[in-house]
Amino acid sequence: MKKTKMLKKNYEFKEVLSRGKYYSGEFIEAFIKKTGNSDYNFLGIAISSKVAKAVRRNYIKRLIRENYKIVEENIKTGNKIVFLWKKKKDSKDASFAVVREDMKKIFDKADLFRGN
RNA sequence: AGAGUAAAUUGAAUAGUCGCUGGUAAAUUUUCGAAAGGAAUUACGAGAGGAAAGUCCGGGCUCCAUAGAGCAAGGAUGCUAGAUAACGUCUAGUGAGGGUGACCUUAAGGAAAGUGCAACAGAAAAUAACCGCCUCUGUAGAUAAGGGUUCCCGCAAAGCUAGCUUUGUGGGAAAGAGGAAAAACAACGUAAUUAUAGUUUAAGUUGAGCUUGCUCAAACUUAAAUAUAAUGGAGUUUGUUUUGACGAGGUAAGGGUGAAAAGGCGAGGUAAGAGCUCACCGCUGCUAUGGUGACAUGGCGGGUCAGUGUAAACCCCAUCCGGAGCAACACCUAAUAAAGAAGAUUAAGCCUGCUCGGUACCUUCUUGAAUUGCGUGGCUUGAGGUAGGCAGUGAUGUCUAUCCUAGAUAAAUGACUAUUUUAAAAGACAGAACCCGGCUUACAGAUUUACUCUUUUA
RNA sequence: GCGGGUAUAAUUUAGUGGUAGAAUGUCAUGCUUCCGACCUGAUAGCGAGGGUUCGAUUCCCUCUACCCGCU
Repeated sequence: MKKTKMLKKNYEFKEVLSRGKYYSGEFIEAFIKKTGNSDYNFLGIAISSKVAKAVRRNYIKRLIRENYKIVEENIKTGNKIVFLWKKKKDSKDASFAVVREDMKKIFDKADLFRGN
């Protein structure tokens, strides 16, 4: 099993957020951009400092990353994905189950599930 | 038992499965990359806090020259002694304030170096003197206003004769008045009321006489007039006494204000007063004793005791401070382009302003290009932790033994399951980012130690 | 992470130790057949908590929110 690739540079984030397609769940939003044929997906997570303080923000990041790992093998490759937390939603509602359902919805809409 | 005060500790535990970060060891692999370098596999053991937060102080470290000297400017601190690498921190004390108490709070130098400010109110807000209080001299006599009387007009109430009266009240006019018209006392004393006395007049009752409808008498009744007394008390009448507008001084007792009023309070004293004098208290100078010192206690003296508050107003005094910050800085690697202007000597520029001092062969300015990297170091052995001994009231220091305990860079601790503790189960505040010492702020619950007050029982 | 700045009415802003002013807005009244414009009046404020001071929007400290710069 391979390590997940992360987006790191600021210009990479800007590319995805400005040119990618927008999908949204109840609590999570996602921008997805196709980059042609490669064997990897790039993941990025961004949560603004207005949502919550540092502990809560880290907790949300972990939830998203953990869920992504579970789903990762069933997803088509060659995409850059950036997840955002909706600003209006209270950060205290975040939990593992909520994030899992939202992520399913988003990938269904984007037709990224492999095979099925 | 209840109510508190201070200090300290803790900030769920255990097991399993999957996953993350870096460390050590071993070899192997790599078509990851231009390179520097990185990645993957296996095993072992490690992996967020008391505040990691705020970034409010101080220090290490790095660069600016090695961070220098003096002056100016700016900033910080401000009772004493000590601790410390240093501090605006801490400890032990002193003074002041609060609490019944355990205990708590305290930016606490200088207002007599100078400048400024103190709204409103108040006589006056800082070289106090407006009213008041007191003394003295002279006695010249202005204006205005007011009270009372009379008249006129308006309003209100009461009465009845229903348009007049009375009472109260407001306004206006007239006459007349002083040197003190003011106050006190005495005299005089109008109107009105009451009482008494006799007289006069009128009417009535009774009796007598006779002329029978007139006269007389006494007493009485009523009414009117008069006199006396009392009440009343207009008055610009009379007399006596007191006070004294203005002027010249004395004084700071008292004066509604204000946050603050010129030491407090009592007695003496005085024309009135006053630290004017005295006792006590406060303030202050000198001095003795105790203490390292802040200061405390005592003694002797000081009455222009000379001055309100404000310095977290300017300021003065004392002490301290060069600047920037790990996105500092160093190294490796890729790519690359220069052009124009100025300066040439003990000299531009730089070292924050000035002077000194230092630095040198290229430097400075303008325009333009470029500024790459899942790069490396800095990076965690340190003013370190734990336990014990010794010194010290304590902060702390020192000695011995022992331990190595995160080092990321879109950034690591999560997900699921079971059990335990618990009334209830993770649900408080909260995520290291170069490292330390503090301060400040946030915080569910639990525990321990010492002490205080109240009540009850023995 | 480091450094710097701001906060006054619903909005834009003055002010500075003595109790906060203007414009726009909102509401009411007048004018008009009605609306607008205009006239008159009202309305609502110093980010929060402590301290210094007789008195703080202003001076000092702490906190909160917002904004800007530096790979």
